[in-house]
Amino acid sequence: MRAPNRPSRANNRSLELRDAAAHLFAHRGYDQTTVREIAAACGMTAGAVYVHFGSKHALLSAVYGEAVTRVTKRLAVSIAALDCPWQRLESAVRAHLEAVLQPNDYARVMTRVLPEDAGEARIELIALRDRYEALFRTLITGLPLVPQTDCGLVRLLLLGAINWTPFWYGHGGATPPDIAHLTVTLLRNGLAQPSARGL
Amino acid sequence: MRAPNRPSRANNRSLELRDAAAHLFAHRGYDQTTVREIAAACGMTAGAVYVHFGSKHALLSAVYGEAVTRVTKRLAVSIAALDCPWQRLESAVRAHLEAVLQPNDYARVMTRVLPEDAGEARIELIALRDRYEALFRTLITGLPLVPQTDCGLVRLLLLGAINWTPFWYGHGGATPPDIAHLTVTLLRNGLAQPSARGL
DNA sequence: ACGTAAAGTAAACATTCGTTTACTTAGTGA
DNA sequence: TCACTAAGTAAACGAATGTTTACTTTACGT
Repeated sequence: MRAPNRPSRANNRSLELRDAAAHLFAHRGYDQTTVREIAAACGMTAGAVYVHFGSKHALLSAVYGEAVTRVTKRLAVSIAALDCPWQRLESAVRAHLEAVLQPNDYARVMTRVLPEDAGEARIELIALRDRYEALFRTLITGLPLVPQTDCGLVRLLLLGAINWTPFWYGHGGATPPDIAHLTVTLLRNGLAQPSARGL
Repeated sequence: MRAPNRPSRANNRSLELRDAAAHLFAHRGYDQTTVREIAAACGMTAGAVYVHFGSKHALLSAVYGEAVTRVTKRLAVSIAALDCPWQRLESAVRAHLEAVLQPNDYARVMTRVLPEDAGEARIELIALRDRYEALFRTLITGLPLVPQTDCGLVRLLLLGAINWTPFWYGHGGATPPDIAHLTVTLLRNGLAQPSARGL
C-alpha cells in the first residue's frame, strides 16, 4: 500500500506544466498561448497535458490561484513588522510592485490576463482577486484620512495605478521602491507646492 | 465624371463596419471577436469586410486611430476655457473618464485592447497612444509641484489609475466627476488628516 | 443603352486550436 | 511474476478562424 501523503510516483510534472503555463500566459496572454506550446515547454505532447489538467481553463485557474497565494504571502510578510499605517501601505505597495514588475510569471498573470478569459472558471478567479484586494482595503481603512473620504474609491485608484505599471515599467528609470514611495507620498501629502495649496 | 471629393456611390459602409468593430472589440476584446461577427452586425457576410479593409488588423488600426482622434478632441475642448492648471487637469481627467466609462465603444478600445494584439499595426497604435498621453505630459508639467518631482512617473501613475477604471466602474456609486475630483485632490493635497501629515 | 467598377454573396481553403481516442511504456504493490 | 494504474505518445476529430476566389448585382458616367 502507498503512503497517503507521499505518492510513490513522485514525478509531479503538474507543477512543471503549471510553471510553463504561467510563463507563457504572462508573456503572451491567454488566448495567444496554445496548449501545444505549454506541453512543448515541458518536452511533452499536447495530449499529456490533459492527464494533469482537465482543460486549458483549469490550467489558467491553477496559475491564477497560485499567483494570488504567492503575492498574498509576500505582502503579509512585508508588512508584518510595521506599525505606522503609512509605512505599512508603502511596504505593501512595494511588495506588490516587486511581484508584478520583476520577471515573475505568476504575479504578472494577475495583471495581464482578464478573468473574463477564463470561461467557466471566471467566478473563481474573480473571487481570488477580490480576496487579495481586500488586504488593501484593511490597509487603507487603517489610514488617518480626512473625514468622509471614499476609501473604496481610493483603493481602486491605487490598485489601478500599480496594476498598470507593467505596461510602461522600464521606460523610465524608476524602481519599485521609487514608485512605491512616490505613490504613498502622493496619497498622503499630495504634490502641490505648500504655498500653492488649495483650500 | 465624378466630383473628386464626393464619391458617387456614397454608401460608405466602411464607417458602419468600423463602428461595429469598435463595439465588438470594446465588449469582447480583439481575439474573441470574429470577422464574421463584425460583418453580421452590418448585415453583411465576412467576405465583404475585405472590400473595405485589407485585414482584421487594419480594422483594429482604424478603430484605434479614430478612438485617439475622438478622445483627443474631447479633451482639448474640455480644457480650452480654463486657466488654473489644477482645474485644467481635473477637467482633462473628467473628459477622459467620461470617454472611457460611458458606453463609448471607441474610447474603451484604447484601454481594453493591447497594441500588442494588433500584429504589424502594433507600432502605429503605440504611436497614436503616445501622442494622446503627451497631452497629459503638458498638463502635468504645467502644475506647480514640489521641486524635483518626477513628472513622468506622476503621469504614468495617473494614467494607470484612470485607465484601470473600466475594470471596476459601476461597482461603487462614483461618477466620472466624483472620480476626477478625488483623483486631482489627491494629487494636489493628499488625503492625510492635516494634523497627521508627515514632514 | 452600354460598359465599367465598386459592393456584396456563397462557398471553399488552409490553418489552427482545444480536446479525444487508441495504444504504449514503465513503475508499484501484492 | 502478474495485474494494475498513472504517464505519455501519435494521430485524428470537429469546430472555428482569417482570408481568398469566382460569381452576381447594382448604380453611375458617357
